[in-house]
Amino acid sequence: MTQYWLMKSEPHVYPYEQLVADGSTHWDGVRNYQARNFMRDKMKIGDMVLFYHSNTKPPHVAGLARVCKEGYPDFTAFDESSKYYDSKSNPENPRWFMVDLEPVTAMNNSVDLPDMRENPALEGMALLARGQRLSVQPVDKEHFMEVCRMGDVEGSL
DNA sequence: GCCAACGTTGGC
DNA sequence: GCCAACGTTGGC
Repeated sequence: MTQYWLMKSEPHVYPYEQLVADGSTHWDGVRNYQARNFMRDKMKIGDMVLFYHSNTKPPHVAGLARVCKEGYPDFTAFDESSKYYDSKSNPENPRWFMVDLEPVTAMNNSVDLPDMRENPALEGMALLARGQRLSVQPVDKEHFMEVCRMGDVEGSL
């Protein structure tokens, strides 16, 4: 059973176009326990992901991605030269985990946050909840499908 | 740049 | 285990 997710990235750090260029990527740098737990315990190969660009004008869903490798230790936490280094994580007892993603398709229509807020079909979506800032979050199938409809990418599912 | 929301840290 | 201080996220 396919599960659905939303993952945030700041486009100046890692845009969707970079995922397309790379072919796949490891989702490193998540340092939040709730987000970690989703990646370590819940996300499965084949799960579908809304790739969201945050901290940009306007914030928007940039494309669809798919989980292509399940949770494994985030090795950037072991690397003292990485900005994601965490002295409390080590290979014997890793604290942080990541998954790998591959691109599916960029959105054909821009799906901007203000448009999502105005869409009654997306009522209750975690992304739209006040004050939420979780960078990895589950999405209801119905909400996922509606975002795909808004982005005109249903044909890619 | 502001600031609300919320997660983390650390003293006690 | 409480909670104040502090740091970060991320929309606006």
